[in-house]
Amino acid sequence: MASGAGESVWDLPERGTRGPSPRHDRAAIAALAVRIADAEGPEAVTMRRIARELGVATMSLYTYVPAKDHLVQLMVDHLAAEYTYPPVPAPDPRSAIADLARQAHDVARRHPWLGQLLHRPVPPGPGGLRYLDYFLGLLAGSVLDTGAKLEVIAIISGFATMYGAMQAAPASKGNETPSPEEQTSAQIQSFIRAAASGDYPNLAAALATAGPQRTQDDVFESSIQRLIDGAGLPDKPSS
Amino acid sequence: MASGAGESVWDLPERGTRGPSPRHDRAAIAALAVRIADAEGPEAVTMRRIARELGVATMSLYTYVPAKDHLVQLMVDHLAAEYTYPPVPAPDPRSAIADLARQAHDVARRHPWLGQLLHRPVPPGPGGLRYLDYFLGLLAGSVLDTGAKLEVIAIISGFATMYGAMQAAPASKGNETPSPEEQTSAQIQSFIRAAASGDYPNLAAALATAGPQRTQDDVFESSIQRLIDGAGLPDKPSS
DNA sequence: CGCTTTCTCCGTGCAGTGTACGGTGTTTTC
DNA sequence: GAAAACACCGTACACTGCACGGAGAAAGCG
Repeated sequence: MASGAGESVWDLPERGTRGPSPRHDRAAIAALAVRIADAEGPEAVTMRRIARELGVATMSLYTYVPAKDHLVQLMVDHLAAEYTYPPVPAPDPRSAIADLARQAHDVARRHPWLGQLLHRPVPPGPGGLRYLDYFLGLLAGSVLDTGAKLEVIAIISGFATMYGAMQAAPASKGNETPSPEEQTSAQIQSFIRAAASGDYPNLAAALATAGPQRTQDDVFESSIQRLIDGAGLPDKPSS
Repeated sequence: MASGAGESVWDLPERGTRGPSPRHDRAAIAALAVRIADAEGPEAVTMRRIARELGVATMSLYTYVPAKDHLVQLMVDHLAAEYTYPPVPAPDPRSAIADLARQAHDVARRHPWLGQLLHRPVPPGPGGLRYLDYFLGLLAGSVLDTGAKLEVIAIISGFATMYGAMQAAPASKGNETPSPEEQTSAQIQSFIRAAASGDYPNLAAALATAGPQRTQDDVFESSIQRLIDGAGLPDKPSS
């Protein structure tokens, strides 16, 4: 029974008023964790590592963050703070949404580990709520009810994030970065081998007529556009 | 330098021809791992656990699977074997694609941990290649070049999987399943608390007019339809 | 046949993880 | 000044994936 709270960092007070003043704060810890994840991948983000880099003992970290899961929440919300929001009301909600999606896409590419932390739903902090609020503002003129709006937001944001994470796949172990080209090449090699088995005629045919490489950004752009067009926004002022 | 292979389980022979015959096989191991993940979440899938359940010592597992990463590949491909493919040629490629997307959606909901394993690109095994080949067959009549086809497949499959994983979020630690309703309720509670702070006017407005809960499946259906419509398939035989 | 190679199988041990627990010293409130 | 609440931290535990080396069984070869 009990709470239901305690699940989210944002439900816990940053600090009490009694004891000595803490030497660090959550924002700095989140920023540090993000920096480490960017540089060496998410598996380098360990409690010991962060504590060391912070200049405190491992267990001292637990005075700021009761569990690693909460640290993850801090990191995710730290990324949400990277968005820049044009002043409202937006002249064209459609293009404002597209811009937001592009930002999500960029964030996911700058921080490829984001996708790996988003499996379990992360309780939104101030940054996430700000994002959500802004997005809801863009959807204010639509005919959708609240539930549908939230779903549209989830879909577009999720798609943009996922797509960015896909493009920035590697950042593997820390040592031996296989380079995107090598990786793609290896993938293609295995495709060719599979096609040679004769079990996959369509694959073989597709590989035989391999045309020019597509720009992934174009695909992203048109997909986002399509998702937006179906979101039930008021008619574009095209006339 | 060296290989480039060795990365994928499917590049390694299932077994040699020399020694005693193995007491198990990859398929059974994959099935067992999937069963455990379904029942207790992906973090219950450990080498020790699988070995124990298989009746062998921990290290014996490494004769079947050189590393845990490869076990993951086996699990993912095991899921790919759950698809059923209607006979080709399909009378209506569009609806066949939609059906495929629905299947992906269902698979992701039946196995909520799938999303967590798909971050790092997983080399496709027989099941994945079969899926890819069938999908390419459905796209055979389109004007897209090979690269574009592969991207369409990635987008639609990825979206369907992601959406399903999102819907089936929990399966948390193994103990204390919080129940989807409690979880949603807690989420909403925190939204309400945030809205009360006054910093998120649009959120507050949206919550005030909370309409009837939407059927998420409807949203999925229309989104998929929209993604398909933009895929550049030949004209539907509507006339 | 025996010899060698190549298997399957496995016990021990290691480095690394998150974190429970208990203790010490500092700051605030009564 | 006493007491409560807090920041800080050393030690220890349960758990993970896996390296290493050894024992015994099957297949190939002379």
